[in-house]
Amino acid sequence: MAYWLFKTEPGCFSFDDLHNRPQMTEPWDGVRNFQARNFLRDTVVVGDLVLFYHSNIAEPAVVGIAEIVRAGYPDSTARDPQGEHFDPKASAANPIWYLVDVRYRIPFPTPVTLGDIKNNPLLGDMPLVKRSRLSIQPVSDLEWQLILTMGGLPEGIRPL
DNA sequence: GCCAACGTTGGC
DNA sequence: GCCAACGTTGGC
Repeated sequence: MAYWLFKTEPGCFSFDDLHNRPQMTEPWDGVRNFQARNFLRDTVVVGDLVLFYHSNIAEPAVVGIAEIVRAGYPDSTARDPQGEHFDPKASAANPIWYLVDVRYRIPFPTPVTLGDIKNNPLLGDMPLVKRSRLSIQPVSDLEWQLILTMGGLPEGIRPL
C-alpha cells in the first residue's frame, strides 16, 4: 500500500465536494501531465491512501484523506470534443490520459498548510516543497506519518 | 494580479 | 534533436 498527494483547486473540486458525493466516490479526471499520468496509469492501486491538497488559494493546505477505489483506466474526457479536457490525439486504441476513482475518508482536524510543511526539515524532499507543479505525487511512509500527526490524526488510517 | 518555474510545442 | 516561444501552474 502506497501513499500519494493529489492537488486540486477547491474552486474547481474540493474535499467537501467529494464528501457530498452520493456514492462518496469521484473520478479524478482531467490530469494532463505525463509524469502524473504515469503514476495514475502504472502505479496507483486500489487501497492506496491520498493526502487531499487544496492549491491556488490564500492558504494552500492538506485538508483530508481519500482512498483509491479504482486503479488507472482511460480518461474519456480526453475524447469529448466539447469538453475542456479534450485531446485530439487521444483514441480508443491509444487513450493517452488516465484517471483513478477516489473515495472520501476523513478530514484533518487541523489542516496542514504548505507553510507548516515547509517549516519541517523532514518534509523538505517532498515534490510539493521543491516547487514542482506535479499534481500527483508519491508520499513516503515517514512523510505520511508526520503530516497525519501534524494535522491531528492518528497514524493508523487503513484502507476500508 | 504578478511572475517564476517549468512542461509542451514546433520551426529549423 | 535543439531550443526559443508559449502556455499553465500555483505561491505570494
